[in-house]
Amino acid sequence: MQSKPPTIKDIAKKLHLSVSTVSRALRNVPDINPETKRNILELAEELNYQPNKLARSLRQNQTNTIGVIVPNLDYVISTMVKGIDEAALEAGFTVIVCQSNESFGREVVNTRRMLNSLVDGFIISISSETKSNEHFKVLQEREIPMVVFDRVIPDILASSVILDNEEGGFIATEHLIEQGYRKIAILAGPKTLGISNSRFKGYQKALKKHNIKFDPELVVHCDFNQDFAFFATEELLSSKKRPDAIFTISDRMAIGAMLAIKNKGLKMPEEIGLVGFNNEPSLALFTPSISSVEQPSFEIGKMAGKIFIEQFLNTSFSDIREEVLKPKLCIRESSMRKI
Amino acid sequence: MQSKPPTIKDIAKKLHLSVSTVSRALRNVPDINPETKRNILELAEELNYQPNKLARSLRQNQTNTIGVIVPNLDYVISTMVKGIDEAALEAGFTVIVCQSNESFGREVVNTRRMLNSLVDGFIISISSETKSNEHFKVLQEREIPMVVFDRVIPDILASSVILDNEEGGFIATEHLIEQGYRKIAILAGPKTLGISNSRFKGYQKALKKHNIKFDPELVVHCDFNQDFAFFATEELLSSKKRPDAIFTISDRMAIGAMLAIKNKGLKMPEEIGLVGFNNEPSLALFTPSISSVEQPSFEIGKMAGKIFIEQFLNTSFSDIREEVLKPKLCIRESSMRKI
DNA sequence: TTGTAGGCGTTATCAT
DNA sequence: ATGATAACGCCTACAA
Repeated sequence: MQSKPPTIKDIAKKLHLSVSTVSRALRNVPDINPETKRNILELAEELNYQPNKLARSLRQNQTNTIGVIVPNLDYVISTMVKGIDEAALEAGFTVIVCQSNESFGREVVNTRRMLNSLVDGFIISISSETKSNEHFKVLQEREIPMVVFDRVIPDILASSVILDNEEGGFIATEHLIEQGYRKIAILAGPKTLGISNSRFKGYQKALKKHNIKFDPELVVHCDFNQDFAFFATEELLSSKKRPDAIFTISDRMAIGAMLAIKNKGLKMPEEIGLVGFNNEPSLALFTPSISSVEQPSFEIGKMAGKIFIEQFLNTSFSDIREEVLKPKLCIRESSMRKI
Repeated sequence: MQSKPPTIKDIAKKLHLSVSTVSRALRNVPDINPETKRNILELAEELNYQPNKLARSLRQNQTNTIGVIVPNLDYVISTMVKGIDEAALEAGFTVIVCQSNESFGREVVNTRRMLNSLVDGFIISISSETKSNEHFKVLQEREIPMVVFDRVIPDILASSVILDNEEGGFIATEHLIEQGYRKIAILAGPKTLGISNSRFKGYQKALKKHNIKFDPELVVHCDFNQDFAFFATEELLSSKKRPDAIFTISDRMAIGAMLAIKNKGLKMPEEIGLVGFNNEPSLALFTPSISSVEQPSFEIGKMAGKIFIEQFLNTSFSDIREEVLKPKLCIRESSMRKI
């Protein structure tokens, strides 16, 4: 038989008390008779009482929930979300995750939806389509706490947690150079995204440091996508300036590149080197296994969560923080050429 | 400057109307002067009014949100969740996803948390640890709508959507037999899970149909886990009864098995065949590419979502449905031995 | 230490 | 067609 969940009213009635007393007992406020409190807690336990979060949130104008908006849930991002989750849990917050599926429209809709009193604030990584930040301006006006991570939003006043992408591009490229590769191509991702540009910058920096002249023909901007990478690599390999190594700014692209390389019958790492980015677990399973730049994804997420909580609790004193975490290189067979 | 979001009160005041009139206009109920309505909608638009969901849910005792509880978010399950999402969206529902991380404790906690008026019901796939279903009994008593999918809960009265796992085990095994393999081993997953047993049953059925006698020594029960599968395979390969083919009931296990096979220097598919389960995209990238049983994951999720909505709307007439969807085999190099 | 009463934003019932 | 009012479950001055 259908039984409605118990409320503080029910408890109050059974114990001949007022709802306020019950409310107080349940919330551990002082000023309450220990015995009364014991009785209330016992009955609550017995009835399996659970406070109605809607009512509580409505009253307190606070939901203890963080809205997390991400472009997708690939390996790296879902690890970051786990980090956010952990930080949230420690502070008694819940996390709601929404995927924008890389679509600007869905990003806007999701933000608006969640804003309808469902969340206290946002932790965001933007979609690759997102150029305008109008929908976030609304948040700023209402002083809704917000932290951006991974892919940051240009020109927005908010704390951010990101990877040192330039460093990532740098160490990958320098490693290839140290392994004796000289004509290093880069599959550099969409130009619209900041992470692409930073990794590209790191690539250039490494070349410069080692006095290798930069050749624009070895640069391909393409989508974060295995197929694109495959075709781009095919083209590179059959061009006159055939590279002797490829640095791709994502692992998916690295896989695409590897397929094209195998197709062409080139030996890896002897004839051509390869380094990816993200260090997805499957990379170790390929033959040859693929080197990659690893992000501290979990830590990035956790830090974003912590900063959010911190700023949420200190609404008055909320200075903007910019955390930049360091990547590290994971060297495997695809780039290990003993010289 | 901080500005509180507008409410129907604000609109009512500005237009010198009562809140009830405003509420009606906003909800498209009849009995309202078209012009009044137009005015209200205009102002609402101008103020960027968004109804407060908390208040609405509290009043209506309905949140239009489905709680989805899953053991993890691997490829198959996250595809299923996308299916649920689509069905929910079509019906104006929102989805909240919680991972139990294969932990019984977290499953219980998550269920209780969400139950605190956050969701109208649940769509659930249990964790591998879950044996008791006490925490779901509470839901049943309160007549909270619930649909189970993928991994179902034993002895519970609820609609379910699952794959025909026995059929999956059958077609994988029969395919190997047709390719001339005769000593077919199975890495069969934890015994606690229904899906393990069903796939195992399908395996046995195929052997029987083709008059191959079942050999218990070719059966290994192990965790859904690449490393376990690796070691299990190593053992199988060095035993006297070395199998000439392996059917693993997950792709992760197939990868583990393949690594062990490569380690041993066996040729695939000539000397040993391999078929996995789930058809994760990366399987096509290995050399040799790995055959696998494919589930209609998206469809399973979408159907679970649809059934949920249906039953939620027809609370009176809610008979229990059991949908079983068919798998299909995806044949690749690892099992293609031309005979 | 406990109780009373008002209100969070919305919807629903009953008048007008 | 519109308005007044109570209620959803909870919290919190304020009063007792």
